[in-house]
Amino acid sequence: MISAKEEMFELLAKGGKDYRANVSVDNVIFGYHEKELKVLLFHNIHLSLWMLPSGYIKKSEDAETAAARVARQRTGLDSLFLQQFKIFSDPGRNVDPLFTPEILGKLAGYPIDQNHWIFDAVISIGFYTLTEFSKVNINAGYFSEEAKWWDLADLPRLFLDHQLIINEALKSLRLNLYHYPIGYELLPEKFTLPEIRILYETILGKQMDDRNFARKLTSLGIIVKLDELKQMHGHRLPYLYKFNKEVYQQALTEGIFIS
Amino acid sequence: MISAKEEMFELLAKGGKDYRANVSVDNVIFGYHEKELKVLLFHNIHLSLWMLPSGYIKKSEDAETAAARVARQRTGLDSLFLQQFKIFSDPGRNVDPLFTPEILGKLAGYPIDQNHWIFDAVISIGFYTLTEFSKVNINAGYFSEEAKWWDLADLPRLFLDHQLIINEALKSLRLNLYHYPIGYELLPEKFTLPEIRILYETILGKQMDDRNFARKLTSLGIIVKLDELKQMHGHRLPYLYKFNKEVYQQALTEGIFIS
DNA sequence: CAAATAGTGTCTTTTAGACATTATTAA
DNA sequence: TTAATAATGTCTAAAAGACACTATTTG
Repeated sequence: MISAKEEMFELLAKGGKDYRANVSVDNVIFGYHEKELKVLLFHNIHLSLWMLPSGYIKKSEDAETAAARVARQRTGLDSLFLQQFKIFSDPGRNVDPLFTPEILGKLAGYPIDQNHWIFDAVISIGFYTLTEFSKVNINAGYFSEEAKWWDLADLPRLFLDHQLIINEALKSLRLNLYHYPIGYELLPEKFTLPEIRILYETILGKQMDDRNFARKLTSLGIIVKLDELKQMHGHRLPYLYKFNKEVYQQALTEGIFIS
Repeated sequence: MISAKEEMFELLAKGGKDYRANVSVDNVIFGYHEKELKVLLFHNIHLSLWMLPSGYIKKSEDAETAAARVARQRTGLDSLFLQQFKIFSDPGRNVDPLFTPEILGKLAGYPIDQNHWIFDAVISIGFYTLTEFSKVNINAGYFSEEAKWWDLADLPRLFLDHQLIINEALKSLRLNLYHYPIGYELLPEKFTLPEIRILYETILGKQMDDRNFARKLTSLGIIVKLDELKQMHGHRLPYLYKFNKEVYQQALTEGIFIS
């Protein structure tokens, strides 16, 4: 595996040869941890902007592979389930007063011409994924020396149209939540009903009826009650549940309906 | 509006300058007419292959605009509702033994080098639409001197991965049928229950219960019964219905559920 | 009256949605 | 016993799904 720095150098120098011109991938990496939903952003010190982990697509790989490669380089995670949700092709989308040949040249260490293909109109293929905070080992890389999980309600000024991309990714995530099960990668193997309900509530940004919610998931067979209580303090102990992996997998393929 | 021939010439000559490299749009145009669902293909005489109406994307336009432009040039229709359904980015997807510099050179009228960007890995953005046969005025254009509506079950050998693209488009069309109303552009202003039911049955490739189907559409308010019979011969005359445009539009935006 | 096709209603089962009380634990 | 939080059940309304007979037209 080459480093992000090596890759960036290679890209700028001979991008037109090994990478697909005019196309990129943008990853929106959502992170869930203890009742909070955040998004992973990287700070580009040259541009003084926060941005999504993005990258170009090699001519020898498909878009999914490129998105996975970029995600792996930045987070160290190999197993992220990246979902392609939308493409962004507005002709003006890669114009930003802080994204200029001068700035990029400084960053690369040698002059970059304004006709460099990196300033061409670029179609971006948007991917999102959802993971557990604590699993992620942030690898900030060359462009950025800082990375941070940001609260969705409190984002900084972002590069290009990355704010729009995050908004659209969140819409897709929420929509998908109603049609596909979630939680396998986000919860411990054994979890309680309140834990999984709060996961849903956090992502959807709204409260759900605890009785109806439990009834839905158990009647679908996606979760199974264990004969075991979670040890806590100060109140009644909640039962532990686990996923029924077969039903869960089938629901991922065939879809479900949660209202 | 420039012709397809002029556009193609322009594309080959200076594509790298005005068009986005490594990206194209492929339109799957489904046509419905009297209980039949077909797809519109064009025959490329140079390549001796049938293909989808495809094109490149100008740097000054977005993907939707490019798809609409290509569709308009080939069909004369301005009002097609093109739906972006999937991208195709397999690195080997544009390799075809019948798509070579020699053949393309003949087609262009001057030599095309094998390093021409048109042979680069190309990501295709797939769009589909559904229209009425009889509304379409086929404009075969430069590459193709024949165009034809093909039965989905009986397609010829297709260019590149266009067969796969059609398969995926059909999947999306069918899935969408369960969540969005259809028929406004496909049926006459006044239509009968059997007509709209058969439209659904044709696209889905399966029979539906007539009573439950009628109940669903009327209870949603999408169609409204008129106090008028369709004049036919030899059997009981069916009532005419019309769409409730407000409800229909709202259902397009917010989605419905038809099982 | 026969052939063709359209129209229509009912019953059952499942699901959604609203809603409040009891149970358990630690301090 | 209090504070905190979890567990649980019932009723109603709506929707899905299965199913068969009657009505109208033409020849």
